[in-house]
Formats: sequence, structure tokens, C-alpha cells
Amino acid sequence: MDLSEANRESFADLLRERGVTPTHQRLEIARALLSRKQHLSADEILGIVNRRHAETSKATVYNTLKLFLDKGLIREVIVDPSRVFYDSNTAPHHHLFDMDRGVLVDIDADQVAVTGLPTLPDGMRTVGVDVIVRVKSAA
Amino acid sequence: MDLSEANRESFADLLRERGVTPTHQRLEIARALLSRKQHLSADEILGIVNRRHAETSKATVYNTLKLFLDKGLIREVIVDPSRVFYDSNTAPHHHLFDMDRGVLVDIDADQVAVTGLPTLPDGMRTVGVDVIVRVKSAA
DNA sequence: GACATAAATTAGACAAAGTCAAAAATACTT
DNA sequence: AAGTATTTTTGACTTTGTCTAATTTATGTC
Repeated sequence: MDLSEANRESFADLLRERGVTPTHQRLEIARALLSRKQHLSADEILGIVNRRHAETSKATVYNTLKLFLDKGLIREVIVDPSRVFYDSNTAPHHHLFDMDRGVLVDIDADQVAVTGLPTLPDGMRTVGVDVIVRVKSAA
Repeated sequence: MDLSEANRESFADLLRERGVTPTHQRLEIARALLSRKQHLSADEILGIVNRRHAETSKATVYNTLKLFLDKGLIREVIVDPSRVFYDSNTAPHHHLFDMDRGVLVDIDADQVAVTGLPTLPDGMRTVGVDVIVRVKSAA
């Protein structure tokens, strides 16, 4: 899904498809995060959305991210103890985390195989299998 | 390394081996965390160490955990956005995270293989490859 | 349009995890 | 014992995220 060229109307359609009422704030957040594959923190999103005029509150950003997450529009990435990244790429993939710069890079899941995982405890279901490659500058 | 039977003196030796001066507080923290394979948050460790009498401050717990981490005595596990787990198991292994209960379970790395990871960007070295299986109750 | 109702947003207080700097205590050296 | 280096403490502070009650906005009905 590449929506770089997308206008507000296509985002509105996308939200409606998922059963989300497309409000002004939600469209702004969608445009900030979903326009391309990227990893942004809640704070960064808040900053982008309010860059010109303050339009959206912190609470709405958190509410909306939770909603988008729920509707499968975004993914959460937990790699940095200090903040959660929201990932506009919902296709199956893993992550490379540059610990020096705090930057995430996607690793396509097609290439990667994880084998030998134990069978789950009874009554449990797998929500996801995350592979995180942590890297630092070699220096 | 199973130190369930270990007394303070063996922890002191362990710390000295790693170039860490074994102070009273550090020994208490070592005893709380390193006695068996487990995953504890900083706050839990603070609680254990001060269960009887308050002896150790929050700052010292954080300082000491950072020091232990640096000396390879423990590992950090980043799976829960709300807190870091400190892992007394330093052998290669992965994690299963019960999202309902917030509990971690080790997965021995011997069985597991991760193949097909891309080659690293130049000048980068891998610090670690973490596999996290997130599970929830099937209900 | 006017009204009632539901849904979404807001401000701002709050909580929890973790950091930091300066002072105080402890240990080490001579 | 005195002096220096190391460790610990206190308490203020920052950041991320949550919560609640009030307000705003949208929706449907007459």
C-alpha cells in the first residue's frame, strides 16, 4: 500500500472500509503516518500533525493510534525502552534496530524463516512472532 | 549458572570476576536477581531488596542494573512498553511473552534457527537477534 | 431549523519509569 | 588519620502514556 499520492479522500475511504469514522483529526494522523512506510513515535506524530496550526491534542493522538492498531491499519513496534514506534507497514516483516541512532529498518518476512519454536502452552494462541536484529556501529 | 544455593560470598566472587566491586547494595541486588533464572523489572527488584528494611535507593538499583548489564551479568528484555525486564539468564535464548499476564518464558536458542536475515549495512555489527513470540489466551 | 442524542475531542491533572546533579556516606591508599 | 576516589542517596525532574470530566462536533428526528 503506497499512498504517497493519496489525498484526504482516499484516506477517508480507507478509514471507512475499516469501520472508522473519518474525522478531521483522524485524517490528519492518517496522512502523517500512513502516507509511506515508516516508524514514528506518538510524540513525532503529534509534532507533525500540529506543525502548522495546533489542531490535535495528545489524547486524540493516543486514542487514534490505539484505534488504528485495533483496526489493523498500523502495527506497534516495541524495541526502544523509552517509546513505542507505530509502523505503517502492516505486511509481515521483521525489524533491524540501529541502537545508536534509534532508527528502525524493515526486514521483509518473505526471506526470513524461524524454525524450531516450541509448541504453545494449551489455550494460548500466537499473536505474532517478532524478530529484532539489534545493531550498533562497528567502531 | 544456578546459584540457588549460593551465599553472599559466591556472589562477591562472581562480581569480582567481572571487575565489579561487591558492595552491600550490589550483593543484595545480585542475590535478588541472579539466584535463579527469572525476569524482573527494576521496580520489582527494588521491592525485593527493601522487603525487610529499606537499604537501597531507586537510583542505586538503576545504576547497578546498568553496571551488571555492561559486565554481561544480565540481559535486558524489551517486550512490554511499560517496563524493562532484567533477565538473569545470559545464555543464548529467546522469549515467549504472555501478553495477558505480562509474564516472560524462556525459549532455548538451541532448538531455534533464524535464517535468511539480510547482510548488515557496512560498518554495523549485530548486538543480538531477539525472537519474541507474543501469545494471548485463546479464549 | 431546532432539538436530542451519540460520538469524538479537549484540557489538564495524574501516574509510572527512568534520569540526573549535588551532597553525603563509604571504602581505599598512603 | 588524612586525603582521595568510589558508591550511594535524596529529591527534583523529564518523558511517555493514561484518565476523567467537560466541551465540541456530528447525526438523526421532528
